[in-house]
Amino acid sequence: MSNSENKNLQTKRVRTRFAPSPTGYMHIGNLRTALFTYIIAKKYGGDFILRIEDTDRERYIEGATDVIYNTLRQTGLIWDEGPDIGGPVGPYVQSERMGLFKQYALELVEKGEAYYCFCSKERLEELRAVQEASGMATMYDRHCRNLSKEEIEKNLADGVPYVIRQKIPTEGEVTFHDELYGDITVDCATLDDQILIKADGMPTYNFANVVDDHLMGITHVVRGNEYLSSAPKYNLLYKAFGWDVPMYIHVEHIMKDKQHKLSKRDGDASFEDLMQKGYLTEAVMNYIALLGWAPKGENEIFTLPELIAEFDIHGLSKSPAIFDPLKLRAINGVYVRKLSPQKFEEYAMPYIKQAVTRTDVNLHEVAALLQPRTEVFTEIPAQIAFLDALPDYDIALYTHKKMKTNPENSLTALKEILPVLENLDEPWTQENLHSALFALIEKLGVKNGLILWPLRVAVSGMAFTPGGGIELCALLGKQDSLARIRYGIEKLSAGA
RNA sequence: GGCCCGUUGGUCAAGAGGUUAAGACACCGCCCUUUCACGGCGGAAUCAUGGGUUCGAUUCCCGUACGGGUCACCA
Repeated sequence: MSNSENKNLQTKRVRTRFAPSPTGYMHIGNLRTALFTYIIAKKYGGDFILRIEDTDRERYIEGATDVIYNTLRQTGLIWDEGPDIGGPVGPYVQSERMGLFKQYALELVEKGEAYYCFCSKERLEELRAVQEASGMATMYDRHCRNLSKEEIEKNLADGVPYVIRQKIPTEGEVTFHDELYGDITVDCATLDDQILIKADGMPTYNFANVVDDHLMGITHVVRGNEYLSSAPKYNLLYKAFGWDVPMYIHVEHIMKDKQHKLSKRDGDASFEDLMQKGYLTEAVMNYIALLGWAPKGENEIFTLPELIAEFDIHGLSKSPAIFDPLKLRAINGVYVRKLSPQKFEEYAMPYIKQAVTRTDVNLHEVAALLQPRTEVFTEIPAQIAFLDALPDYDIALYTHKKMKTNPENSLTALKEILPVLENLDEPWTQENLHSALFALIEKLGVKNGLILWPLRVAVSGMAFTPGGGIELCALLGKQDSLARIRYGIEKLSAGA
C-alpha cells in the first residue's frame, strides 16, 4: 500500500470486524484476535462489527452463535453492529448475504478478471493426483481460462455445472502491505486461480470475505496469520474491483508448545474451558493480550479500557507465542487478590461449600483466609478439605526443621496445649486463643514454632494450611479442636 | 516439496548499529511471618548458526539450520 492510500484510510472512520464461524466453542486464539480487533476499533474511536461466517452448512452446530454472543458479552467486547442488533450494512450473517456475491463475481468476469470453469471434480482430482505424484505444486491448470465465448455459452445453455475462478496474472509480482510484516511480495506464478463462486452458486470464503469487508466498509482487517499466504490473492481481488485495500494486521498463533498450536483436544484451548477451570474473565483477557503483545512500560496488569489506552499495533509479535498456564495462574492470582472480600466470597463460596459441609464453621472466615492464597478457584476444595474431616496424616509431619520440632517435642507441646485450651473459659476466639497460647509460650520459654507447629499439624493434618494453628482452632471450634489435639497426642504416643 | 513468515533467558518479551541486553511468570536465596501464601530485597539465566557490511553488530545484508503458516468447490 502506498503512503497516499494509507493516509486516505486514516481519514476514514475506523471499522474493524470480528468474523468467526460458529463452531460451538471460542478458541482462545480466536478470542485474542477478537480482543485486538476490538481494541483497534476503540483505540481510534471506531466501530467494532460482528459478522457471523456460517456458510459451511455441513458444519452447522446448533447454538453455536450463542457461544459467540455470550463470550463476547462476558469479555466486554461489545459490538456496534451485528446480527442481533443490525446496522447500516447488514445482514451480518453471511448465510443471509448469499445472493449478493454472484453479481460481483460476474462483474469480474465482465472485466476479464475472472472466468467460468466447467472442469469436473474428477478432472481436478486427477490433475491434483498427477501434480502431487510429480512433486509439483497443486494448482489448477487453467484449462478453462481461455474458452471461447461460444464454448462458454454452449456450456451454460447445456446446464454444465461451473465455478467462477479468479484470473491471476500469469507473470509479475504482487505486493501487499501488512502493518506488522511490512511489504510482502510474491510471484504471481505461485498463485492459484482460486474459486470465487462454487458450483452451488455460493461464494468461497476467500471471495465472500473480500466482498463483505468492502461492503461493510472495513478499514482494518485483523485476522490470524494463516491468511498471510492468501493475502496477495485478496489484494488482487481488491485491485480487480478497484476497491480500497484495507489495512492488514495478521496476528500469530497461540501455541501449546514449539510445534503444536493450542488445539481443542488439549482441553484448554477454549474460553469455556478456562472458565470451567476457575479462572476470572478479566484475568484471561489480560493474559491473552500479553501473548504476542508487549506493553511499553513495566506494568502488565490492565483492564480493558487500560488496554485500549496502552495498545499499540507495533507491539504485536511476529512469531508464535506459547501459552503458559503458569503465568495465567499468576495473573489470575493478582485478579483474585484485587477482588473485594464480598466479590471473592461470591466466586469462592461454591468451592468452599463443596469441601466444607459441617455447619459450625464460619465460612466467611474461611474465605478471608483463602483470598490471599488462591490463584485459581478450583484449587480451594483441596486446601480446606481437612476442615470437614481430619485426614489420616503421618507423624513425620510433626518434624519441621526450621521450627525445630519432632514427634517427641511435639507430643510434649500438645500435652501442654491441651489443658490450656480445655480451660479456656473466655469465648473461643482468635484473640483469646492467641493470648492463651502465647502466655503458654512465654511460660515455657520456648520459640513460638515449638508450640504452634504441632498445633497446626494436630488440627489440620497438613503441613501447609490457609492460616496457622490459632486461626484453624478458631474455625474448628473448641470441641473439635480439642478432639483433634487429643488424637494427635494418641497418635504420637503410639508412634513413640 | 514450492511459496510466505519467523528465531533475544525455561516461557511471554523490551530493544531499532555503541546498553551493565529492560520487565513479567517460573526457578533459587534472604527478609517478614506460627506454616503456606501475600509483600520486600537479591541471584542465576538469553541475542539459533556461518559469512559479509561497518571503527563497531542482538540490531543491516546473504546463506544454513530450526520452527510456523499455506498450497480445497473448508472457513
